[in-house]
Amino acid sequence: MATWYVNDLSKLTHVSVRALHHYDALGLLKPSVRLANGYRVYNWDDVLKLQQIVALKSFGFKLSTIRTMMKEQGNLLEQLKIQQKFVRQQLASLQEADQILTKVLRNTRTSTAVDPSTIFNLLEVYYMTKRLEKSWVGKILTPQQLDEFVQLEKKFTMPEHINYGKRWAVLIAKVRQHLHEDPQSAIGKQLSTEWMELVNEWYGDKPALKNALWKAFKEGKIPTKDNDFPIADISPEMAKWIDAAVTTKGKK
Amino acid sequence: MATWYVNDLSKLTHVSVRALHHYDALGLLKPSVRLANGYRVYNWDDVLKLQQIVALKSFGFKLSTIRTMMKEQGNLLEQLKIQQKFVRQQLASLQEADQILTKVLRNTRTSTAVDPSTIFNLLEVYYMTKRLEKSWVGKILTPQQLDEFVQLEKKFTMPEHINYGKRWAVLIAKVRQHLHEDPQSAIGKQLSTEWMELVNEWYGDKPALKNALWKAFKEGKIPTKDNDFPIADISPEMAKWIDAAVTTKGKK
DNA sequence: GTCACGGTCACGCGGCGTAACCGTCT
DNA sequence: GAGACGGTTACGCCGCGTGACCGTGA
Repeated sequence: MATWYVNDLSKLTHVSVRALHHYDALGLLKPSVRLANGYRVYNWDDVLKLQQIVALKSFGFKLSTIRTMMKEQGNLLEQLKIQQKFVRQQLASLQEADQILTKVLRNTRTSTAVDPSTIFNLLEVYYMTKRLEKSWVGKILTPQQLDEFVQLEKKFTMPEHINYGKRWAVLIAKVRQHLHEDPQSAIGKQLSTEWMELVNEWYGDKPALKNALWKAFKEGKIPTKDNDFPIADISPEMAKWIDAAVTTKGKK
Repeated sequence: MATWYVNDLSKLTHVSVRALHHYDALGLLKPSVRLANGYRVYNWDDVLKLQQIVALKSFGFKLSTIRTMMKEQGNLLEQLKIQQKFVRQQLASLQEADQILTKVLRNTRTSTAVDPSTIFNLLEVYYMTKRLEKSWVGKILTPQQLDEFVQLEKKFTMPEHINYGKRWAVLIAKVRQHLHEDPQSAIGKQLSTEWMELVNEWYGDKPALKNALWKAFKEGKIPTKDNDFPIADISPEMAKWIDAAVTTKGKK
């Protein structure tokens, strides 16, 4: 009958002695025999169990999960499916990281300048773009428009962002109070003028971007209340009201 | 001048207050101002730094690394390259895990049996195969042969493995002592007979596998001293000696 | 006696989450 | 005086690595 002490088992399986102690303490793999002097003695059933543990570990299962998996041999397949989801999520984010790193390294290889701030800039631009791609912004804009969008975001400083957001909040509140009135009224004309000024302040030289966003607002494709984007607090009704006020005044 | 308290900054950037405290303690991101009452005040330079931190974090950099990267703006590109290597290694192992999970799930979906031991078995077989693919075994055998090899490994129990390994060690030691003698001598015949018996005990019904491994031995493509594989302690000289002893005796 | 191997604490790391407890008041 | 917000400890989690210190003798 073949048996192993910790050291032997460790060499046989490439699992450290410390890890074996750990698994014992966790109740994950208890040696089937304990000598009077405390020595752990593993038989080959234990070896088989250990190999299963190692395999499961390689899929990223936590030790506690592995333990329950091996005790209650229950819904194993479910567990595997769940784990696969996890694995694929990790895969996805790692792939994104890899892509961004690749882009940055490519761009900096061609240019001779190794300016640190340039590198940081690239990192951030790509990072922001990735994040936006996955939000509603990415679903509304084409890739080129998304690029323009990111560049706009980076063009203004933080305080300018804050300030701009506040002014929008104020104007939106005002408009909301007059939603029941005629868009063509005096107040309608005035508010829509203010509105257009605010819009053009950022998007004036990007008409394609402006139109795409505006269209999305009217179609309600932009989630109301996105804290990252105060402008998003515009309901489709509001957008249409403004549209009505602007359109008849002249050109859009 | 726009400034933020922790809570504001946390909402703005989606970085938890606790994390900001942590970064402060690490010296990674210290608020540029501290009020008399201890309040942390961040200005927008701090916000920019934080965004860089978040971006770098998403690439898997450790906080300590990020700190040195941002202080000494030194060999940034080097760091990025190193990090990309890391990322790609992780990617590779995750992809393997995903592949194995996929195979297991596919195989268990077709069969109606949801027997846990079957699942564990599949997991182990695929896991072993992956490991062997990357070792010298995988470089020597074709995929089909590798499959045969794994099946053989699993066909025998642990004690049988051990026993077999010991018998090989004994025989190899004996052969080594007679290497200077004529392969065609009596001792040569006897040892080569024992040798073939041992070989056929495992590989008797897998001639292709047997030949592939034997060829590799003679060409020295198998690293001497692989503790996982006692047989591997056979030098090319030894293999050729045995070959000479066997060949002239009759058929190979 | 020494060496090699066995054992049991117990701290360390990484990046925070999560109380607990206390002072401030943007 | 109460509530929202600020602060500072400090322990917990995960999977062990790495000693330190001590007993055994497969």
